[in-house]
Amino acid sequence: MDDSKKYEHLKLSNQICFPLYAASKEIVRKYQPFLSVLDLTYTQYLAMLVLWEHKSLNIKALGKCLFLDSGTLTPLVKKLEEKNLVTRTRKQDDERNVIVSLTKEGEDLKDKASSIPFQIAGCIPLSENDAKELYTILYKILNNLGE
Amino acid sequence: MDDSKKYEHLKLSNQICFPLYAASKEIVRKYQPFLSVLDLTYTQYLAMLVLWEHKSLNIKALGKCLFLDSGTLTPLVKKLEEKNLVTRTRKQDDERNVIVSLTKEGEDLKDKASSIPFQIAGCIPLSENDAKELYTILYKILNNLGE
DNA sequence: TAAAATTAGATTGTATACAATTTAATTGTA
DNA sequence: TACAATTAAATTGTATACAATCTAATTTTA
Repeated sequence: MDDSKKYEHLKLSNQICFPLYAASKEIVRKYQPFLSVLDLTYTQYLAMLVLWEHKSLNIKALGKCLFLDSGTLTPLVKKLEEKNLVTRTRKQDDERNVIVSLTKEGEDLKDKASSIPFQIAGCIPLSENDAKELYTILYKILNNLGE
Repeated sequence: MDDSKKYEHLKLSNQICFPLYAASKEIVRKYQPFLSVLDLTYTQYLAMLVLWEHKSLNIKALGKCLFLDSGTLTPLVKKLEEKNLVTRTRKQDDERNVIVSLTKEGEDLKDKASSIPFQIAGCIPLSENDAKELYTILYKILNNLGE
């Protein structure tokens, strides 16, 4: 194989993973001004999204929803606890489980957050069609990566 | 607006950014076993990709290629220097610039890396068509985010 | 040309991520 | 039922990311 062919695949412009990595990062960055109003980071916001849907679940289940492990979630949930948005309690019949539950304050934050998806949509240059296509492809990847 | 409508957009499954964030993370994780053979992290690998293409450039230009700033790149490039893959020198006629250049060892690593794109392709469940579509949409986003 | 503005990197501080290990609780099993 | 295996979190250590600030060099401009 001559050199130009051999190294063609190492060009940044031929990577599929790089624009995924970069776009993800740049979009997360777009959230910050809106999230700082709620005093949340992006990952904390994701955790709150899950809690607003499920009210209460253990670290393991939260991690499964978010593709994160306890190494990330333990300190993150402790921060949410410090902000009085959640409580952490051990499950009665299985003390290995830490149950994360919304406080009143955490539940109430949902209302203030409800405008964020609309605010963000206005900042991301993405047509309705492309968004749908992107969504479909990304979930295909996520669903099949586990195997 | 009734509650079910008001909060519909806060569901994790209705976020476009979340699968982007999660898929990016999961795919980067897939690289690690291959990259650890080269003693590189994913971000270090990206920096090396740029250097293999351009041989030599300053921190600013490297950051522009990778969507990263000096806060991330300064320590990263210092690590590459410790591994003797690059050198860091101030530009003669403008001492503000730090020029990052490949060493012989850094240049030689390109050969060992040349198989990585193929190895990764085998780990990511993504059809040729979807990959193309994904690539197009992501670069649309990246190119338009700056405005 | 001297001061102001700009620019490139470096630094500081905070918050992820995640592999690997540890701890404690629970479950399976010989 | 003891003991091994498993499980859920927590901990440790390393490496990003990035906002904000700082420093030094260069450019602009009054």
